Amino acid sequence: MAATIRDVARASGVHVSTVSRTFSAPHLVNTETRNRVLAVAEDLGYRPNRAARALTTGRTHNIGLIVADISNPFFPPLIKAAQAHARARDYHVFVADTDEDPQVEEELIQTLAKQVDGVLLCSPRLSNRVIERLHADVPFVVVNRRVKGMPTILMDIGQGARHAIEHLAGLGHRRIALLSGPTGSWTSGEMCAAAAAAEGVEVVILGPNAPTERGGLAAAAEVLASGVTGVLAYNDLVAIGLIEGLYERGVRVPGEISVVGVDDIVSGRLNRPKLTTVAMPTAAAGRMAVDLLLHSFGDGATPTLATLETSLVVRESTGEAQK
Amino acid sequence: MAATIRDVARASGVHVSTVSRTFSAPHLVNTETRNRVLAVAEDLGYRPNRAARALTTGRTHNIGLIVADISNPFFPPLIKAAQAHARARDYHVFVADTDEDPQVEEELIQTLAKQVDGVLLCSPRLSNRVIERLHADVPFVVVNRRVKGMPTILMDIGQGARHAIEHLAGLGHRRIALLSGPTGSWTSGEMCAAAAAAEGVEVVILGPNAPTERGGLAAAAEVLASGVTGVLAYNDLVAIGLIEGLYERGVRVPGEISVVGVDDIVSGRLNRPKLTTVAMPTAAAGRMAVDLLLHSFGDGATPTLATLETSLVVRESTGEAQK
DNA sequence: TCAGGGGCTGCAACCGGTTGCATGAAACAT
DNA sequence: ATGTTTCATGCAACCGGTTGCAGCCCCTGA
Repeated sequence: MAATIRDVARASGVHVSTVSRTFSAPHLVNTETRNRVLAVAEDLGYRPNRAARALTTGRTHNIGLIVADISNPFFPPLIKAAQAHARARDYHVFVADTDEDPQVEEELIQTLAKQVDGVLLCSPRLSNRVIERLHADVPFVVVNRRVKGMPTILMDIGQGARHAIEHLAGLGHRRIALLSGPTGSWTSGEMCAAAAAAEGVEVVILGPNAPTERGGLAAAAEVLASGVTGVLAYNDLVAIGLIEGLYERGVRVPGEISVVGVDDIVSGRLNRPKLTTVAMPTAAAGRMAVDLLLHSFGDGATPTLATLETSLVVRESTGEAQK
Repeated sequence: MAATIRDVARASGVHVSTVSRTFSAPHLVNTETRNRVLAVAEDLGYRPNRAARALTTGRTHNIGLIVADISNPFFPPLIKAAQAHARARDYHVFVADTDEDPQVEEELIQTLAKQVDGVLLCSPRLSNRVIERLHADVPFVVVNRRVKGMPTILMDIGQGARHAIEHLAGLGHRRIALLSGPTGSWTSGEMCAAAAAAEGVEVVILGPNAPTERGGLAAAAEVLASGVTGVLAYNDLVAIGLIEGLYERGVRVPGEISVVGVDDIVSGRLNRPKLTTVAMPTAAAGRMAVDLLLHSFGDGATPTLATLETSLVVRESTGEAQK
């Protein structure tokens, strides 16, 4: 059907190896010959078959990107940044969604393993043990999880959580709830650790909660029952859902309860009240993840750990604690 | 590095072809032999290389899914539905984002062409001419665009737009604005056509607008200047941005201006006022797109056209026209 | 006893490229 | 004129699988 390298060779009167070199090592072929081959190739609509090339070179020039849930607005900026960055380096990024299911995640990695040069694992739900085992099949860069001996990008959510709690404490809140996330989430663990270490305020941990608006909505009753005046939610979606749940129960935010989210997604800026949140450097993380992965192809270099800073963005969903 | 079919053959004392058949045509190999081979394969951690297999069979069992903008919440439900549906049929879906750039879109299709069995083109920005040309390289299913001779899935946005306009007219609005979308968008074209055909109300078309909150925000001034009392926005993001823009200018929704969106994204249900919108059957479209594509592999059957119904969901962003 | 047939396996070519090595011609130095 | 490089190209093996064909063994029926 489509033209192959042999068709081009035949039509331009040279050997296939010359055609091959015309595309993968142009400096090795005579300018005149090269132009002729290129013209014929253009004419026949020939494009090198990347899959076939990968078979011999062992390089697909593809990168896999695995996320827990594409519909969480946290991920798209990371995905887009990674794609743009990779494209500029002649790599392509394929995205797959695990639906928060570790089983699916593992299967996806297996499938991807032979079709990409490396995988970006974003907020994985798998256990470290399984991740280490799968690492034999394909290089990883792990985002938002700490796995021994693997290139890793962390967003410093511990620091972010501390800032958020201090912010609430500064507004006079003495009893705060932390809405934790999914069980397998490293981020959630870090937040809980930060909460446990907080001084001067009492933090109750509620959860685990689904990392979605629905999860936040469902947590509203529990939050009210716990008698807190401030809440730090696992992420912005949970925060937005919670605010809606409180609103339905006639509780005003930030009047009666203050809410802080995490991620700084776009719709947090457009909801009312505008969400106070811990901004995550998602785009930077996406770019850096690609860099780390490509770099790891170069040599058997030491795995790297990059920690990116987070920052608190104060908007309208937090205010003075009620007396 | 990883075990190949030859390693397994050597270790189990059979020819590679027997190993191959053990995996791709088990009924052709003796039960005893098969079990031995399977045991050895398990032992060596062998997994068939899908890329290599694709080289001879011409089937990768992969599907490409191309969208204009992953961060538009319209797409994730479609993507997730397509992925789940495909997985159940032993296919995998790889997603790529074009950043609303036709150039990137074309390049992406070219790259994908040899690595997947077919491509789901969702809301493409390319011209029909280019799409038809690319069709020679790889089978398509097109979603939300009409391309002659290609399997197509349409969501009946024309009908949806008519319902939305009738809804506004029924509330007493006599002058309505349509915020159109990107130039290449078929959906936008259909909406404009429906608007032009509307009777009993006057519809002014404003745009093109970026299909984002930012686009809606930017359109607020123009909407006010146009003197309308009702607006149909290209999608929910635009509607939400517009409402925010109007709010900043002290204009109440739906008090002074009514707004209808399109898509029925989750955050439209959580913003206040809750958005009146035209719901799109995205998940169904994703599943059906996969079905159509897989079906088209079976034979050179006639291309199909499926039109899915839309429905108006009335919430709080629309109300009686002001006298 | 022998022909015929089914079940299982091996052989080897092939998919579409890449690449180390050999070859030949031209260019250069001596 | 001869020896040495350099440049361009061809040859053939290889990547990891699949598959049509042929051969072998064993069973069956006449």
